[in-house]
Amino acid sequence: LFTRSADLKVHHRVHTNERPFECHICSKRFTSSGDLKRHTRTHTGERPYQCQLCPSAFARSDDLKSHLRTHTGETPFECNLCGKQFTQSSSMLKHKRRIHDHQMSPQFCKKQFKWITSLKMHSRIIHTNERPFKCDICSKRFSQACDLKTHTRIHTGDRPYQCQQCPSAFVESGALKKHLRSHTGETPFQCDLCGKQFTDSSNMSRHKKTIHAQETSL
DNA sequence: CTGGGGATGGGGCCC
DNA sequence: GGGGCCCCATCCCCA
Repeated sequence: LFTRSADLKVHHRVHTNERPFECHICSKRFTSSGDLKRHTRTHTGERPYQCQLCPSAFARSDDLKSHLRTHTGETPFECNLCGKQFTQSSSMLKHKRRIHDHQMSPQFCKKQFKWITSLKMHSRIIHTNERPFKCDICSKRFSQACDLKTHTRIHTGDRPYQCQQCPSAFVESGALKKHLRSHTGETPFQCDLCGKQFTDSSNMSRHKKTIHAQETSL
C-alpha cells in the first residue's frame, strides 16, 4: 500500500536485494541514498543533533529523541507480561527475553512460581484474563504455560498418566485420579444438603444446581 | 552473574 | 530526494 511510486520502487529493492548505493569508505551497500547518507556519519563522526539540555550530541534525530527521554524520564514502552516500563523498545524486548522467555517454555509451570516477579506476573495474568501462551497447532490460548503443556498432549496423543488397572490413559494427573475412583468405588464428594455421594466434585455441584436449585436460592 | 540504562546503527515505512 | 519516525539487535556500562 504505497501511495507513491518512488516509495514502491525503493520497497521493491527489499525483495530483489538490490542495493544501488555504496559507501565509498567501507563499500557497504544500501537500498536508498538516505540510508547511505545516514551511514556515512558513522565514519565522519558528524553529530548534527545537539541536545539542548546537556552536552550530548547525536548523529541522528531519532537518537536525540530517544536520548531526551533520559531527561524527561518518559517510559513509553511497557512489558505486556509484567507491566514494567522502559525508556526504549529495545530495553523492553531485552527484558522480555531475559525475564519471561523461560516462563514461556513448556517446562515452566505454576507449581514453580517462586520468584516475586513471577508471582506478580501470575497475579496480573489471573486478574486481567491475559492469555500469553498460544498453542502453535490450534491457536487456543492459555493463561499459564503448564496449561498449554497439558493441552498440547491433545495434539501429540501423549497420555503420560496410565491407569495400572485398565488400558485407559490420560493427559493429566487429575483425570487419572478421577478415573481411579471408578475402580475403587470411592465417593469422596458428598452433597451437604441431602448427603448424596459422588465420585466427582463437578457432578456434585451439578447435582446441587439442579436438584437443590430452589433451596439454595432461598 | 544478572538485568536495566543508554548509545549506536541498520531496516523499513511514510510524507 | 531528503528526512522523520518506528522497528529492532547489539554493544558497553553499571549497580
